[in-house]
Amino acid sequence: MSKPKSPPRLSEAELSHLAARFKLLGEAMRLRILESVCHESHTVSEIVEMTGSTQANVSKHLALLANANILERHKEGQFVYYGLKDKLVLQLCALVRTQLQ
Amino acid sequence: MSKPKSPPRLSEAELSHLAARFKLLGEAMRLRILESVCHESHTVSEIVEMTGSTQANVSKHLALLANANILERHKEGQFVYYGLKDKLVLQLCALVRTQLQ
DNA sequence: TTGACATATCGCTATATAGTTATACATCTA
DNA sequence: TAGATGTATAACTATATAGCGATATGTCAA
Repeated sequence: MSKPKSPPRLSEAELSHLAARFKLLGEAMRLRILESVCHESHTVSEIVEMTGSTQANVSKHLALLANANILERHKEGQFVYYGLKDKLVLQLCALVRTQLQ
Repeated sequence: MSKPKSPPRLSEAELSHLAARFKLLGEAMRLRILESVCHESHTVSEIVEMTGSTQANVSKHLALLANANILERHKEGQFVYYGLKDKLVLQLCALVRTQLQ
């Protein structure tokens, strides 16, 4: 009759996926990277400059975020642009921020 | 005139807090614990049984979640009950789950 | 071609922490 | 009291990964 307010029970796999997702957001540098591309796509070197990290480090984080389909990646000549693909993360961040006052 | 749609810029401290929050949700066992208390408070031993982990491990995770004000803790005799304090985490999980299909 | 620049990857170190076992601490009951 | 039960903590191991320097790969321009 009434549909249950909360999902029945999370499977092992669902829990892992969920955790993996949150874990990706659980690094300040990755949040900084997300922030830097939240309005428009940028090249790796632009993101390096915006975040103040090293090229190798940024590149690694970008790969992680892109593999998780949070960022989209497209190449233009010798440049690679990364942009926000999963807009949901913005909502997540906003939600948590209000929580943190 | 128009208020900016997104916050100006996250400070170092805000980023760290945000990341710390997400990091707490980035462990399958902690999500499992949260799931076990999302409807009603339970004692540590109940949670141990529900999650299938060890008492020491559960106790440690409970402490982390309680320190972060995600769980509330109250003692009744020799029992300690943990319950969901920050209901927002349910919304977060729900949001991410829909995202994961 | 060569050199300059952009990006990705490799090998490494340092650090954080999940999980374990054993033990300490707290609270009840007999 | 003493013993049983519930919870927390300490010490430890194993593992994951952030960040680094060096290098490989890819793409342009001269």
